[in-house]
Amino acid sequence: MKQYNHSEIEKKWQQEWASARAFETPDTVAGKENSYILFEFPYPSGNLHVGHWYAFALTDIYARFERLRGKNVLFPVGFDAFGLPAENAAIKHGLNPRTWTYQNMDSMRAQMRAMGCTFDWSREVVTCAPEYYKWTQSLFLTLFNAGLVQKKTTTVNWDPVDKTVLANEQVLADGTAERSGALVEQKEMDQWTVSITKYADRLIDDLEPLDWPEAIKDSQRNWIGRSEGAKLTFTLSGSYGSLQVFTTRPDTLYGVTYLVVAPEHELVSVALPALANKDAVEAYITAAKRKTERDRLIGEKEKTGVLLDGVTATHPLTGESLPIYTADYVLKGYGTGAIMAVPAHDERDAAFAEAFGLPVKKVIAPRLVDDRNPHVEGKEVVTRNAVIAVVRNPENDTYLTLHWPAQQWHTFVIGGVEGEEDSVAAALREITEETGYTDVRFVRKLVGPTRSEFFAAHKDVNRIGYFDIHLFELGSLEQKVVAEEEVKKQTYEWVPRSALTTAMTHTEMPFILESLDTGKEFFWSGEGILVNSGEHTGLSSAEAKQRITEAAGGELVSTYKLRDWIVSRQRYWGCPIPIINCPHCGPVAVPEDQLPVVLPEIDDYMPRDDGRSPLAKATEWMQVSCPSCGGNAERETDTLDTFVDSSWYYLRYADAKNEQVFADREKLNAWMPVNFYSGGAEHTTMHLLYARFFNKALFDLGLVPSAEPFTKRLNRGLILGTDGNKMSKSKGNVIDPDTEVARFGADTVRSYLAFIGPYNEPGNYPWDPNGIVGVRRFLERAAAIPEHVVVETPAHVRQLVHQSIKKVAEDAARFKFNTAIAQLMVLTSAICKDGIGKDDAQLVAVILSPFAPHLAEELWQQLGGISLVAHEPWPQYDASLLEQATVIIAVQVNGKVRGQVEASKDATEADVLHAALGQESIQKWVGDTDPKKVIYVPGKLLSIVV
RNA sequence: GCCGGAGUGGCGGAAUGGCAGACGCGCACGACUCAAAAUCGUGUCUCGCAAGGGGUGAGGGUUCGAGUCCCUCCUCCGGCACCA
Repeated sequence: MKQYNHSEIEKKWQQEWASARAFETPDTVAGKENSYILFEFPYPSGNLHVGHWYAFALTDIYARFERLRGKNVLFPVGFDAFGLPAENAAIKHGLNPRTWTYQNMDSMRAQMRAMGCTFDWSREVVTCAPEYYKWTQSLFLTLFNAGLVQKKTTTVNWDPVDKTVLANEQVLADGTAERSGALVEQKEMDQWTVSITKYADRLIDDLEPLDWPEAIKDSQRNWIGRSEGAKLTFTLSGSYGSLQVFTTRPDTLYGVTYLVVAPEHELVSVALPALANKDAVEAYITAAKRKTERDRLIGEKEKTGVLLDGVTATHPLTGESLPIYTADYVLKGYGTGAIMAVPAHDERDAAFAEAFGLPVKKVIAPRLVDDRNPHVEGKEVVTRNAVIAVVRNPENDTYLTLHWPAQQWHTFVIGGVEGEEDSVAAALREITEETGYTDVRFVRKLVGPTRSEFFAAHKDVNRIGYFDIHLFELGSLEQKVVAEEEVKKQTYEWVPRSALTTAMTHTEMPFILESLDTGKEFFWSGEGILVNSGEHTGLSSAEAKQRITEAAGGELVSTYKLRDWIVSRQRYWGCPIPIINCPHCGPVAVPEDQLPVVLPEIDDYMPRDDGRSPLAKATEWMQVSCPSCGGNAERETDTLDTFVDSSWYYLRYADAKNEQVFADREKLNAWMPVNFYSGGAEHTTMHLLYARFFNKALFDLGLVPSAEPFTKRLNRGLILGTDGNKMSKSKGNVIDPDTEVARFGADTVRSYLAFIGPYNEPGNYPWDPNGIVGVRRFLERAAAIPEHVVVETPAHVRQLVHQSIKKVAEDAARFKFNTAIAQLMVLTSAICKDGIGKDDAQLVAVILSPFAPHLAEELWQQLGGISLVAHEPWPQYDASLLEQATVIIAVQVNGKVRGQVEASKDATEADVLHAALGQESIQKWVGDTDPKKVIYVPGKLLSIVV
């Protein structure tokens, strides 16, 4: 066999493509649809790793496939070139960050050319180039002028190692910095913030129609964390004015027994001097301040707090006076930083109320509808207070249950509460009436009130019962004689705990069982029907939310977990913020004609402890006159978060060279929105959210054509080391793609990564050194196809060719490159075994080309193809060739496969059945009886039921 | 705790409700070879000599037929989490 010399072939075709400028994309091509395929541009770390290959080369497979399918494909490339590593290298090794970055980009470009990707280098963007960041600054000012950017004093996440501010998204759950791993501190600083929260609703609502994996959408929804509720105002005593709280449950307003404000809440500092327990409150807030985020997480969830002794609130509906506490379980940053506490229906409030001995008032009854005894239409509806008595005999751990023969009910002792009687007294009365037992002691309440709806057959009415459920213990078996009419209605029986199941007639059973198991009264935090709620009693939660909010003079609002995006960074290697701080005029935008504000060269990149960027050392650069008043002023010395740079790079690709505008509107119209965006899961709540926001803001200003930037998104998986761990230098399990390319060739590396697993679901795949050898063997066989050319393609190979044209296209379209390659393997093996005609072999080169582009070009040329295979159209398959004239049909008898028959592909059920019954192996199972039922799936299967 | 996603051979993984395990790796045997590597071929879920039985995290259900649909549960992964 002729040797498959990958290095020769790959070098040859890479040169051919480059000299033909084969993949530079015009903005429009007559008769072709545009398709914009994007991957996350890399940070120029200096070295291409396997993850880059997985990101770029597999996206390239799709780009090539789209091109073959007749699309005009934009597949651009660039570098996200600002950021800390360059600066850290500068500090550590005394290199200039610019030099370091540009050298890295040079070596990475060389590595990337070896991938055989169809990158359009003519549109390359580099975020640290003034030609690019001029427009980053311009767009920043566009948002500034639109009122979406402000300088604000905020509590920020301060990274004491990198000495810079971090966005919330850059802080891990354990309170450490994502990048440096340092424990993040909270600091008050003046920061540039972008009002992403103004777009919170649209960032959630516009997710719906996007062709994104549900998991990404959900993560974003979670992250934005919208919750719908109400803002309610409580009037305060003395001259303190009022206090606004946020609640998702205004329907529980009658259950409020106290209020809580966060330790940082304004009211605490305002009221402090006059408080009777001033010292205690002061001590508490000092302690709370000292707790970092991490302490709060690791620290016990035990509720702490302290009364604000000297100020009270008035309940807006009942006029009751309510105490106010400060406690750190209420967070300053969420809602209004103050809550109304409803200990009867909120777990946290319940824990606090228990710790502080505060009253609990139930206002919601869960609504239980008995499906087995539903309300009967036309019957009277009678509402009653009622009680269920769970009586336990401690002697043998059995429970007293009743059987109602007429209704087929199985219940505990149950009955109505009469007049002024309380529910415990009513229960004791009913126990004696129904069973005769007299020596019974009340233990505790289990459940209640519940609102239960059922048809009371014994009374012939529709009953709405508000039930209390109590636990009793039997003291002795003492009994009175039970009236005869009661005996007729029901009989009683003692049953063990295990016989109490949800199968009993009470709809409350799950609640009762839970309370028996936990030993605690059943706690209801869900919605239901209002009780003890004045004029609103009897309403459903849903209705009450509106009516009570209205009655209390509040308003229905949404709040979000999403915070505004802090974009200033106190570091050197970033895009300078184009603002001049004037002592008279405040922050003033640098005039558009003075952009870009060029990042000055400095000598010392060390970050400063005072929270200012190293740019503050470039005194000459800093000193300017105010564009507004002409007086002395200073440039802003903070730089922009690199996520700002990457929030719009996909727009620049549409028109990368434009010097008049960030991108020409016509070109944006031609390309936006991006048709397919491939990237890493780590960007789900960062880059993807920022970019969506940025694009929406620009859309609202009429600068981009679509409200959403990315139509389809997939998060790719991770390639692990051969040991199944994440590749890392310290583990010594890093696979160097350059080494693999040298040994096996780029086509093999690409195809191996495509074959390793489905690209449309983000799995983690270990690198298998043997696995890549298998793929290499496949390409060696493919390389030998010209040697197997025969005059006429054998029929079964021809069929396989057309099946492959169809299947590879279908699989590639849904990013199942693994099964597409499996099909190509089957096809190639058949060709090597039985030969193929030249014309058909050319088709094979075309469908192979997205995966192994260099080899495919070589084959194409050897097989007499003209021009480049990369520019061929995807072949049409011949549907008539897909199926054979006769097919093998599986025959099932009673659901088990018992044999096969060969039949024409359009044989009728009767034909196939006849053939099947003629076979001994099937006859054996069918016997003499006539089949009860026969199902025929044409061309596939016959199922006989006997 | 809440919200998503996923559980299939020794491994990566295939399967419009229609013969579970395609394709690849690994392994075994064979061919070629003085020999080895490479290559090619055959076999490879499991119990059973066989006929046949069992099998897709566990248990139930729907169906002529379930990896696939429904219910309950378990485990793993991801996101959020004292979020009112």
